[in-house]
Amino acid sequence: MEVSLTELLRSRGFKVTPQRLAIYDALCKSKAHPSAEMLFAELLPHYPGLSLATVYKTVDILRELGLIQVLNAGEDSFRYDAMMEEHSHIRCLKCNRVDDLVGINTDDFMRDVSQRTDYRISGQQFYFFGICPKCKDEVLN
Amino acid sequence: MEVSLTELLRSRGFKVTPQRLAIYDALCKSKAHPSAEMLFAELLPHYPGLSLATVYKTVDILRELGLIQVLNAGEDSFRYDAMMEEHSHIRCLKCNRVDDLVGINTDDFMRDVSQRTDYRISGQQFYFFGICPKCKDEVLN
DNA sequence: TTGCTTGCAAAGTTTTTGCAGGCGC
DNA sequence: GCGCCTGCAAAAACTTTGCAAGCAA
Repeated sequence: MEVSLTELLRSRGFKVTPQRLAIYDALCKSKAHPSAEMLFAELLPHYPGLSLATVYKTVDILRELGLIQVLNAGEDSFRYDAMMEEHSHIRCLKCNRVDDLVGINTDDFMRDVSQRTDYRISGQQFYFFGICPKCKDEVLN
Repeated sequence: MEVSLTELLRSRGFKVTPQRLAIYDALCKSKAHPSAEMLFAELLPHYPGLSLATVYKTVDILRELGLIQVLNAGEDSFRYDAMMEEHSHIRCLKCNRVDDLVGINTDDFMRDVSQRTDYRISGQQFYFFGICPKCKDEVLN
């Protein structure tokens, strides 16, 4: 687990529950950028009786704590990502998988933007769209 | 109107209807990146009986024709943009307005990305978040 | 006339809310 | 034990679908 969720919850007055730990743990271990439904389906076998509402409530707290990013890569549902280092995302238009794009230098881009806008910028999200390697191969066959 | 929607519809086998022309016209004239609901509310006075379902069906056709972009700036609904030149978007986290960010050089960024991914990239969307000038001022007062 | 399009209503999907019982502390 | 949290169900918000009547061609 990336940070001590237990301590962070306590220090902010939230209670520490198995559901909250499990949901954050699942997000830290996953690279699939799961949606609420995907998280729910993954955890239900291990937490019978888990509720989708609890998943939604928990990811909202995790976002508030700054532990996860909330993504929308043009789908009709949100996805969640526990990697907080600056990185972009790319979605396959065929199979809808969402991958990370790390280590891309956005300094010039960011400098340019902050000079051209009167907004006080506090965040950004970059999405790319295309066909993933796997789907490219399938088209060829 | 940016392009001749009439001709484009006909050439693709779609019928030309007042609703389709009005919705595209509204999108071309707006800088607010309206959602379906916003488009509907704006057009209803001029087109009594207009249906929200028609708005959804029409923006889907416009997207298929390559005349508009479909945006999601982290809200729970989609927004539509008839400006097709490459540009980014920025949303105010206070009032939720969405503005354009034009003329930003993304060449280095794009080159970097295409070298680092095995995806065949076909599109991208860049979102920034912050506080707009108006909301900044209101905080000061 | 032909059949795509519209508007309405119903249904589908995703997310939020209300509340009684349960659990963290 | 107090009060927050969970799970369930209902509701809300957004979008899609089915269908009869209407209009474009």
